[in-house]
Amino acid sequence: MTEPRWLDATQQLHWRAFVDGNIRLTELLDRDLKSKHGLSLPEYEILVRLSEAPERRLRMAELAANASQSRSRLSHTCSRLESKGLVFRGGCPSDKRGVYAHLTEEGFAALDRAARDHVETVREYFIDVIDPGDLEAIGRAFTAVINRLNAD
Amino acid sequence: MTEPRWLDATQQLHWRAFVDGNIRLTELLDRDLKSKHGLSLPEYEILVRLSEAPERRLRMAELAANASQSRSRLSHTCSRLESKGLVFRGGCPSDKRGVYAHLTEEGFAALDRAARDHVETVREYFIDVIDPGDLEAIGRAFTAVINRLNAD
DNA sequence: AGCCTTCTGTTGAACTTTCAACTATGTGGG
DNA sequence: CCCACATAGTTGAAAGTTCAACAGAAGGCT
Repeated sequence: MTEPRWLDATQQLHWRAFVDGNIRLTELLDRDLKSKHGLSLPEYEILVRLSEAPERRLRMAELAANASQSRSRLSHTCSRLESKGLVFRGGCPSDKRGVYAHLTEEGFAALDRAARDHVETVREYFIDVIDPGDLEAIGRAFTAVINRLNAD
Repeated sequence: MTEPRWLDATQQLHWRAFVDGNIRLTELLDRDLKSKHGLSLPEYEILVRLSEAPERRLRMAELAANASQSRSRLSHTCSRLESKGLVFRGGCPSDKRGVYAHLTEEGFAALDRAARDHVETVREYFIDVIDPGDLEAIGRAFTAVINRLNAD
C-alpha cells in the first residue's frame, strides 16, 4: 500500500469550501423550490429537461441520463409528477418497450412559475456573490469533470 | 410581477455545467465510498468532522452544523454509525440535555482507510482534471457563497 | 422459425431523509 | 421559588431513494 497523495493545505481549503458551500447551496435551492412551488430540486430538473426537449417529451432512459438519475428513481419520481398532473406517460410507437414522458400544459406553467423564483435565488446566493471570472472557471472546471466522468 | 433577471447564455452554460458535473461527481464519490468502505458520503463527512475535533468528540448540535445536516438526520445517522461501532454517544456533564458523539478507535481506523481511497478519487475526477487556478476560483467562489448564506 | 441475450421500464422491499411531535433540561422574569 | 419559554436531542411515521428482481419486447444468430 503506497501512501496516498494527500491534498496540500491550500487544495484542501478550496475543496472543503466547495463541499460545504455546495451542500448548503443545494439545500437552500431545494427548500426554496419546495416551499414556494411544492417541487423538489430533482423534480424541477426533470421538468426543465422535458421543457427543452422537442415536443416537450423524452424517452424515460434519455430523461434519466439527462437528469443524472437512475431509471428506477425516475420511474418513481415520474409517477409522483404524473399524479400531480405535471407529466404524463405515453407509449412509443416504434419501440413497444419504450415510454415517453410528456410535459403537460400545467407542468409547463408550473415550471415557468418555479423558474422565475429559482433564477432569482440562484442569482442572490450564487451568481451575484461571485466574481464573473470565477463563474467561468467553475464552468470550465465542471465541464472537465464531466468529460472525465464520460471517459469511463 | 416583474420579469425575472434571467441568466444570459454564457452564465447559463456555466451554471448548468456546474449543476450536472456536481451531481455526477457527488454520486461517484458516494458510490466509491460505499462500495469500498461501506460508508455513505454523509457518514464519511461526519467521521471527518469528529476526527478533527478536540478529543475527537463533538456535541450533536455542533456536529450537525459542521456537517450541514439536520439534527434529526444526524441522530439517525449517528445511531447507524454507533451500531457499526464507529461512533459512540456519551453524556455531557455540564449540560444534562447535551450528548457528545465520540469517534471510536475503530471509527478512526475506518476513516483513515476510507480517506486514502477517497482522496485518490477526488484527485482522479476533480483536482487532477482541472486547472490549479480554477480550483482557487472555486474555493473563492464557494467561500463567498457560504458568507452569503451565513449573512441570513 | 426458435432460441438466447440484451435492453426498457416498472415494481416492491430495504434503507435514508424529512417532518412534526415529544421528553427533558436549562434560562430568565416575576 | 415558580412559571413560561427556549434549547438539546430523540423518536416514529411519511416521503423519497436505492437495490435487486422482474416482465415484455427487440436483436441477433443458427
